[in-house]
Parts: sequence; structure tokens; C-alpha cells
Amino acid sequence: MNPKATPMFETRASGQSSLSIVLGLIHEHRAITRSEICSLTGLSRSTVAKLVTTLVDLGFASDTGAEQIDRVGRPSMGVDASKEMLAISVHPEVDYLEVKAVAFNGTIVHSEKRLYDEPIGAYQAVEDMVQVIDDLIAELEASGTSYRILGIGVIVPGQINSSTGIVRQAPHLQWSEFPIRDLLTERLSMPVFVANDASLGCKAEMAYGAAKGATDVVYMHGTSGIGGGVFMNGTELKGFRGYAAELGHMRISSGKELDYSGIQGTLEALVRRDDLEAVLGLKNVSDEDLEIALLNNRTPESTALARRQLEALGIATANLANIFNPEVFVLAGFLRFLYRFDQNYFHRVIKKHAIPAVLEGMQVFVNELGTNSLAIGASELVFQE
Amino acid sequence: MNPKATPMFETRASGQSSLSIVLGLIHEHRAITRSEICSLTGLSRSTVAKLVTTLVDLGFASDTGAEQIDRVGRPSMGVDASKEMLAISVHPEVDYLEVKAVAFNGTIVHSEKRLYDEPIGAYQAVEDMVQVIDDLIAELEASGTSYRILGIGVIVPGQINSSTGIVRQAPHLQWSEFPIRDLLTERLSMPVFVANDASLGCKAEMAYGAAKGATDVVYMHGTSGIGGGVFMNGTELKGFRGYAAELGHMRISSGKELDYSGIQGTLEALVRRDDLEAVLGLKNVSDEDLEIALLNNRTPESTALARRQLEALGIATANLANIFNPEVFVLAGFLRFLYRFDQNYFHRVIKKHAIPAVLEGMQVFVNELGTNSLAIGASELVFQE
DNA sequence: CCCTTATGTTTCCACACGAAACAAATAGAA
DNA sequence: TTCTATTTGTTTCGTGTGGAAACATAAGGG
Repeated sequence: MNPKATPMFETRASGQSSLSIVLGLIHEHRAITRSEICSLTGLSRSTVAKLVTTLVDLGFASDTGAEQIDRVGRPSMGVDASKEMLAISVHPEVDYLEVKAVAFNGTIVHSEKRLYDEPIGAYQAVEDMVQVIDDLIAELEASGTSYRILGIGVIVPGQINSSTGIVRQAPHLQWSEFPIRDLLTERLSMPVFVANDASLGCKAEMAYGAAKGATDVVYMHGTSGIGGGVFMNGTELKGFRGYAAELGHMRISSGKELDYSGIQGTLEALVRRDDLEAVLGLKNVSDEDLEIALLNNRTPESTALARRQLEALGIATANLANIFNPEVFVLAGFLRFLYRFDQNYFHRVIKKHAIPAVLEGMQVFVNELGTNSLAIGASELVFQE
Repeated sequence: MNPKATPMFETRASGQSSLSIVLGLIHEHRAITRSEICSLTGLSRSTVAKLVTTLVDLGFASDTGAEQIDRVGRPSMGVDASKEMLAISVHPEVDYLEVKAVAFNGTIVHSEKRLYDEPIGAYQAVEDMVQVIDDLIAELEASGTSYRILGIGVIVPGQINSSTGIVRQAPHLQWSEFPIRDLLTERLSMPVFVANDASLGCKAEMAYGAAKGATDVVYMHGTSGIGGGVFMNGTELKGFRGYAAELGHMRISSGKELDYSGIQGTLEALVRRDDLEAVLGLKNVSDEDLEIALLNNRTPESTALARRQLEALGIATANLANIFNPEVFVLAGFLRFLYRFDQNYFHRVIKKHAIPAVLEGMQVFVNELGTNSLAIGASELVFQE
């Protein structure tokens, strides 16, 4: 008999088996041929054949006929990612709750948004989530297609411990110490995964957006505050308790401006969406409208403000470049058009404050994915079982 | 036939095989029993037996007799890490060159230091390294013990691309764009590994020092400048080109003080060893002497300066805590006694500037390992083949 | 002197993957 | 049209890693 104790690490530490690597390729490409899998993974044709058939048997993929008819040689057989394996993304925000069903091949099968007039509490939000998801499941079952739901991915706009699934603090929702994962798991009897919104946005941009193919990415998302996501060497920076990448709270100035957490001179205190709206005489407008107003109605006041904010953002970016030496820097939310307001100035600030070595080959992009970015990130969370 | 192409990732992505996991355990514990290996890895007794015998055959370990005779049951057989497998660490500095031979069981077998009156160039340094190492090899061969040298680990006080082995910039040595790894590999026909000094110090503290057992560690080393090393989830933060963790260049103030790279308001510009020496009326003293002077001869001026520096260090630490959410923070070099000068004040500053969540469970330590810390880190580099 | 307990040892066995030989499906040349 | 080169799918077999189970061995305790 074998004691088995509690192993420090898995024997097959493999990170991932060949099976899941192939599954990941199918998921990433949506449609791929067997021979492409061979060359991408280095696995032999015999192995790939076995793996693909087991994946088809499991329902994650479907065999398609022969593909491309332009090259010499026997045409390779195609494999499609399943349209029936689903992940459900759940996104609670201050004034709405959005639920989407994302298929394994990336298509959004269903999307639903419930609006709120006034903020609802955490427990009421869970009630609503369960109700919307139950309705969704019923609807999917009635649709005739034999969908299978693999799990739920919850997008939380706040600090979250991803291993315990407890929301530590979500300032805008006014949730704190809320064990959302356990509550949802209990009510839905389904695997539930929870993550920070910026982290999921970063994940999605890396899989299908601006940072596609990059392994070392720093992502900053500006909504009311500034959230961050960091992936290094392809894996997410989570930190000890899962609260890493709070980039908005970096202190870069000796000034006395306070941010939402009452801390002085931080990035979040210096780069504020509210201030941009105010200088343009706007209030509570959408990102699209604010972008148009900022870029087209340039006044001396708005230019001065945008410059000040760009300088702060540039200093923060330079700091992060020195710290992470990323390959790609992604700016999302209102940072997207703040950057576009004067890219050259932003790059000049970075060049002034960063070490030359870390800027070599570093690229700055704005986010490419639109409204479905977070839902796709949340589905990735589920599909990475 | 199999195309083989260029695989994106290794088939056996396994990170590491069971064999190297067991090897790592033997290395880490210096002496361990077979049954301990079983419970730590979760491997079966039969497998452990096979792996250990192959490691003994390869010369990495030696079987010792039965151990401990106090518990019921058949006593487990011990395994010792080899005393004959060596890594050679090479440490070029402004005024010296230090070469040590570190055995697989962690003992320093040989140590040699060559002093310089004036800085020597990069090429001359390589000449000296080759000469010292050749002498060392001859001496080891003459010693009778059948040593085997596995490789060279070079400790570079500067920015280094660890994948290409090129020193990008070493300000104090005044090296730049210097392909030290290739030059040494050619001259010594042995595997050569190169890494930043702070990164190696961090590695050593994690293996045997203050951060033992921790997986998420931020390390800051103060010499003339401030270098950094970061490990997240047990793996080093290297970044895209390998220049990550330049923590000393983080800008935290709007002030105009310049650091060694001519950047304003950075940590390195605000926390300076030179200034501490100056306020105490000293110049070019050792760390030990400076520590004694600082802690024992407190004047109003030295207290004010130390406080100012501690505040800057605290802000930087808080920023890094927000960014990384580390488990352990290690302060080395002169930061060690700057911290000891007024720990409470330092912790107050951190508490003021960091998010409460990231401070939960975070510990601040000073380095534990002394003079051999870097050599041990460099040997780890070699032994992780 | 047996019994219990913890370990080492040996003999299979399962599984993942690769190599090689063969079959099949294409484009282009004869 | 037929043949050839090329590429891929398929099948068979071998190898290496690791585990389960049965057995052997060395302690302590009654």
C-alpha cells in the first residue's frame, strides 16, 4: 500500500498533458487540421490521431471532412471546436447584470442584460444571477441543440482572491468579504470560477486581441478607477493571495490628490475619467461619446488636462516597463482614447522615465476586442479546466 | 517520417520530470530518506527506488545506510547529495574578482578572490576569469577527490539578457553590450549561465535563507544602486528580454533628484548609500561598519535622513506590494540596516500607501545569508539543468 | 517470540508517445 | 490517361515512465 500523504506538487507536474495542449490549440484556432496540430506541437501523427479521436469522443471537437485542395499531397482532415460546449459568463456591475453563453468555438450563443435603477446588494445580485442562469438553461434545453454547460465564469470589478473565490473588496458595487463562488456553486451545482475584470480583459486580448501571441503582457483598464492585469511568460501574475496587479494604486507623485482608496499621488488619483468629462462639460457619457468629444473638440483646457494625465500614465507605464520588461502594453477603457489624444507625447514621457533596455521591442497597443472581451475572458477561465 | 517542424512548446512540457524533481529534493535537503521523498512527491516507493538508483549511478547522490532508529518500522535508507559534483561561481566586481566552487550539497569547496587596484575592462576580466578557473580546475584535479564540474555561473552586477547571455549594461563595471556567456563558453568549453546579482541573491534566500519555502518573493538589494529580484509562483520574473525587476528605477516622487541613469525622482535617487555615509562623516566603509555607525551614533541629521530614505523605500515597497502581492519581502545590502534603523516607521509608511488586502500575511525580512549568498545562487543556476 | 508497523524490493501492468511500414489522396509530368 | 512525387491518415509494435500488489526485511512492543 502507498501512504500518499499530501504531495507538495503533482507527480505529473506537466503543467498540462498533451491532450490539453491539443484541446487548447483547437479552442484557439476554432478550426484546425490534424497536420497543423502535428507541426505546432511536435507530436507524431499517430499520437495526434489518438488524441483528436478521444477529444471528438468527449464532445469537445468534431471531425470535418478533408480541407484545402491546392497543395500536393493527401489533404489533411479538419477538426472544429465544438459549438455545443458552453461556458456562461456573469458580469455584475453597478447598474446592470450581464449574462452570456460562450461556446467552445468562441461564438456567443446567448446574451442577456438586466438593468438596475439603483445598486442592489451582493446577496440580491446572487439571487438574480441564479434566476437569469436558470432561465438561460431552460431556454437552451428547449432550443433542440444538445448544449452542455461546463461551468460559470464570474467577472468581478474589484479585488478577488481567485483561489478562495471570495470578493475582498469591490468598491463600486460596495461588496466586501463576499464568498460569491461558494454561494453560486451551491445554488447552481456547477463549477464556478471568479476573476477580476481587468485580468479577464487581459486574458481575452492575449487570446484573440491586441496582444495575440505575446507571452509578457501588461494591461491597464480605465473605467472609473484603473485596474490592471499582468501575464508573464504566459501565466497570470496572481501573487500570494491573488490580489496582485493593482496597478492603479501605484504612487508616482508627491502630490496630495487622493484616489478612491484615499491614497495620495497614485495613478488613479492623477488619471481620472471624471476630470476628462468635466473639462469637456460632460457628465456620465459613454466611452464612445467621450472619445469623440475629447479627440474632436480640443480646447486649451482639455489639452492641458489630457497632457497632465498622459504624463502620469506615461510615468506609470515606464515604471511598469522597468519592473516587468513586457513585450506588449495594452491600454483599454478610457485610457484608449487618452492615449490616442497624443501618442507621441506619451511615448516621449515613457522614453524619459524608462531604462532604454526595457523599451527595446516593447509595443504599446489599445484594446482590439470590444464588448464581448470580458465574456470571452471569463469563458477562457472555464475552458482551462 | 515525421516532419518535426519547429514545435511551439516541448511535447513533454512537464516543466520537469520526476527524476529532476527528486534530484531537486536531494539537492535542497542535502540529506533525505527514501520515504521522505515518497511523501513529499507522492511518487510510489517502487518509482522512488528506481529514480534514486539512477541518480546514484549518475553520481548526483550517494546511498547512506539506514537512518533514525527511534520509530516503529523498518528504518528508511538515506540519500546524500553528492560532494563531488561542482558548480563554479564567478563574480566580477569593480575592485575584485571572486571565484568559488560550490558542491551539489551546498558546501563551498574552494574560494578565491583577486583584488584590483583599478577597474579592468571587460575583455581583461574574461582573461582573468579563465586563468583563475583553469588554476582552480588544476588544483581540484590534484586534490585526489574525483570532482566533476557541471558548469559556470556568472554573477553580473547589471542588466543582463539571460537567454542570450549578453550584458546589456553594467554601470559600475562600465561594461555594455558584452557577450560574456559566449566568450566564456568558447574559452572554457563548459556550460555557462549568466544572471543578475540581485536575482541570484533572491534565488539563494528563497532556497536557504529568509524566504525559504515562499513562492512569491520580492527582493531588493542596496549596494551603490538598488537592484531587484522577483519570483512569482516559484518562477523568476524575467520579462520579454530578461531585463525585468529593475526596481531601483521606479519613480515615486515628483522631485528633481537624479539617479545613476539620470532619471528623476526614482527610488535609487532618493535612497542612497552615499548620503548615509556622508551624514555620518564616513566614506567607502564596509556594510558592517556603516551599519554599526548608523544604528549606534544617531544624530538629528542622520535620523532625519534615514527617515526620508525609509519613507521613499516604504512607498516603493507599498507600490510593489500592490503590484505583486508578495508573500515575503526581503531587504538586503544597506537596505538591511536602513530598515533596522526604524522598522516601525517603515511599516507605518507601507500601511499608508498599500491596499489593506495585499498586506495581509505579507512579511518583511532582511537577508539571512551572508557572503556566500550570491555564489550559492549562481550554483543553483548551474544545478537547474 | 510473535505481532504490528514502516519501509525496501520485485514482478507485473497500464499508459503515453514515437518509429516505421503501409494505405490513401492529391498535383504535376510523361 | 497513367505514373510519380508528395503529403497525410492508419496500423502495428516497441520503449520508457510510473503504479499496484505481493513479498521480504527491520525495527519496537507486548
